[in-house]
Amino acid sequence: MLSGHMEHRYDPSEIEPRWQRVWAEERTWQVSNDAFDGESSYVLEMLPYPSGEPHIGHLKNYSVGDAVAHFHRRTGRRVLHPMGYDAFGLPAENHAIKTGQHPRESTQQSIESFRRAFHALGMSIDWTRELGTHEPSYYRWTQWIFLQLFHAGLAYRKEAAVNWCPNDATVLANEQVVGGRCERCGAEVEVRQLEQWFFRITDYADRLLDDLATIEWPEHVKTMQRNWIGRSEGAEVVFRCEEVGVDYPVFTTRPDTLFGATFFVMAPEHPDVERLAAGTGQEEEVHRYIAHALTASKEDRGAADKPKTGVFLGRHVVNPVNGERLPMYVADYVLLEYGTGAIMAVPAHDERDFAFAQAYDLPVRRVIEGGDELPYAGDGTLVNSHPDFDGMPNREALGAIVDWLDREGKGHASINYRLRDWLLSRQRYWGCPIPVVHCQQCGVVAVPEEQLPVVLPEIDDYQPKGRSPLAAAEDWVATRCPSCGRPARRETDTMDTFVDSSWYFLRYCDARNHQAAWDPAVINRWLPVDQYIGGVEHAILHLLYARFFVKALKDLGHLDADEPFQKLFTQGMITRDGAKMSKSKGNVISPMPIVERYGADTARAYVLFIGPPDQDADWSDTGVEGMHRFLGRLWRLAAGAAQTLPDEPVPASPGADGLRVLRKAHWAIEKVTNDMAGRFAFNTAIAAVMELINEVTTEKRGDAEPGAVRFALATAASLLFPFAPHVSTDAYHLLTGRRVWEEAWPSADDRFLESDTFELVCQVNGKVRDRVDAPTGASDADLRALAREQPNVQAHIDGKDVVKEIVVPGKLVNIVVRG
RNA sequence: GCGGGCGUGGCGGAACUGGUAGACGCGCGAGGUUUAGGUCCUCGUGGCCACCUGGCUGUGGGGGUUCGAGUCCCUCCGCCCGCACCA
Repeated sequence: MLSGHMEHRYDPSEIEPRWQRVWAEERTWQVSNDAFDGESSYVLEMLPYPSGEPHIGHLKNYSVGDAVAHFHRRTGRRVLHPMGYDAFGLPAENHAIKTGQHPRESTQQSIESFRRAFHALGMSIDWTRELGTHEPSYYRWTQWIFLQLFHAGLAYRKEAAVNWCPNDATVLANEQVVGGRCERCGAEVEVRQLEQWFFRITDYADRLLDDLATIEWPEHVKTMQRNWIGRSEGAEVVFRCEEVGVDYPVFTTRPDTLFGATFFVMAPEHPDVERLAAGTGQEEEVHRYIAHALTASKEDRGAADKPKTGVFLGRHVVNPVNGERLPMYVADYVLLEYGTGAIMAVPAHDERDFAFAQAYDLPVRRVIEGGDELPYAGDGTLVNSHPDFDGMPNREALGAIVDWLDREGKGHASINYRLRDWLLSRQRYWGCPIPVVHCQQCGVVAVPEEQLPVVLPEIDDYQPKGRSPLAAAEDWVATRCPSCGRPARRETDTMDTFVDSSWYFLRYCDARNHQAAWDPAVINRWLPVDQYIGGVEHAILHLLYARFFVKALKDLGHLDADEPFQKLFTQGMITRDGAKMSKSKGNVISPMPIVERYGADTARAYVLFIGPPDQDADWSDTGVEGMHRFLGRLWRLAAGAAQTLPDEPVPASPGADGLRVLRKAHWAIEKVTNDMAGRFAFNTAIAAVMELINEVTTEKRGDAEPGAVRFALATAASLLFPFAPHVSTDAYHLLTGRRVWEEAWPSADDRFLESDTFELVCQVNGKVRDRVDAPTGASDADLRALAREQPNVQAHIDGKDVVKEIVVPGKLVNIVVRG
């Protein structure tokens, strides 16, 4: 017997640090930026936001990434696999407000616990590229990128109605407002008119949309981005208010329904509304309505099923297609942000306009046939429109009407986007300073590049006051204009942290470059990221912003890539009893105690084994123990075999029954390789290694060849290495004296995958009645005859007419009988 | 409302182009090792019936295509996620 119970004990607390030391001392995972003949690969997990301790989602994210990195290395690629920290942001600042501890301190503590975790988990990271986005050596280049965009007109300042969180006392990007509330603190968001900094991401709307076709991302993520960009094709049509002599263009996707317009509606925020009502006798009522509409929260106003309200403005516009006078209304179902902030209302063919018309007793005119009742939004033939268009299918009429508008100068084809420019300024302390100066003479002046970084000053009071806490650092704020030299004041807003994380993957490529953000030759060697891995929660924000940055930087000549992330993998959440883990529920599982108790390998392999990594999975304490048992079994078998089995050559041919374990080993190689290369099926890959180990256990009781058993165990260790690197390394080393990470990924020998016989499934009328070993090369006729011979098959066809026989070579025979 | 995804044992989940449903693991049951517990090892484990070879049934419900359906088609039900008055 070669198993030992007591003599070989699996001790991860000894094995794991021992190999981690080797990897650290030999800088095993460090990778050079030099030109390289072979294939390179950039494997990247979303960098952690260092707030508190790592949680179970981090364990899963980085276990997936490390498995991919290892697999890429062992299949012959040079792999860039770096790590860093997204360290600026509100949680650290809020913590500072509460405790008085400097955000840098609490952030640093958290970074250290993340770094300790990555080391304890044995992640194969190139530590020479480590970065924190809060370090001046990093944000110097964040500021540099800002200036590149500023000089190119892609970063600009404007006064706008912006989202304001009263609790965090800062503005928010549209993307950070969820259901009318601040995504961080949950406070109801207000609308304020403020002068803010924006990135002109809308210039890139079409490319951000079109290039989705070139990247290999999950379809649902692409769909979310498409919806977010929200491209609509239609027309801009000019309605003139002759009473005041002003043209009001509207955007519509349905110019085919222009003849059905019966009124006109403007958003309450529209700057002209009060002016229009002035002198009409409606001004009082309009004023009250607007005041009410503007104080209502976004959420209250946003509900689609809310009853429609509005007020007559006392004015009219002329419908350009037929000269009709349409009454103008102000109503809060029209949004200022979308289109022109005004709409033509076609109640017969739009649900919202219909509801409004019903509420205010406005006329409804059908101009498209179809549907049982109004409103009807479908296709049909034009009626009640104009002799030139009546009788036309509406799709056709749509083009014809736009052409007509264009010729008459009353409108033109137009495209509208839901996407807004990215509001990047924040009135908070713990962020990257915006590198500009405000000068009375020269206006907004960029800080010269050689003066970067503009270092975040030290302050005592982090309390938000509606202006940036930086304004309190008077010595810092007071400066000289780089252009005219006169006294000037620094910009006191800081950047949204999403700016920091929109380019960190670029800095990794050349992280220690002090002369530039990166060397273009180096960055082009690595980009785009081959495999990006992270949570779906970043499907819109981070991923869209990063794509915008890369496209803009390409246009400015700083790099060649069109897209940052060629492949994206979004991992599912780990739940506890089906519920999301959260501190408030007290059901949080922390990865580090698991690592301390069972070892890093158990923790890593378990989160990959629990289910398909892109799906949510439920945590099970006993499941972890199962993984620990399996790794222990593997290690003990390897240690036992290394000690007691002679190191004989591996049998070179499949042989007979005694070599089933050898065939199983090659089967496992094939299975694991396919699971890794084709998709991220780590759960079934690990299951295949378990099957192989089970086969070794079974085989051991027979008279297996020692060489075959050793080979099977070494193969199991080799295949398991990406998921449980320490125990695999140790087992492989015990068996072979070699280092598994230096070994090429195994490849299956076809001769061992084939077999002389297979199990023939014998069906009668589609039901399995027997199974029998059949020779692999047997003819269809032979298989049919063999199936018919089986006693239980006979019992079911006896006395009946055989209608048909279906043979699936190598698989089954189905005999169809009647009677 | 629009868009995306999902539904398989007590549980997590397997099943490539239609071809042995339930791999692998957890849990559970029986046995062995052990002074005992734990560890470790062996066997069993969808349900119902027969319990010896076997039979029936079973992948959310109903219907269809097929020699054969978890897989394809229609229909209904349920759950999850994203967006939501976007003109």
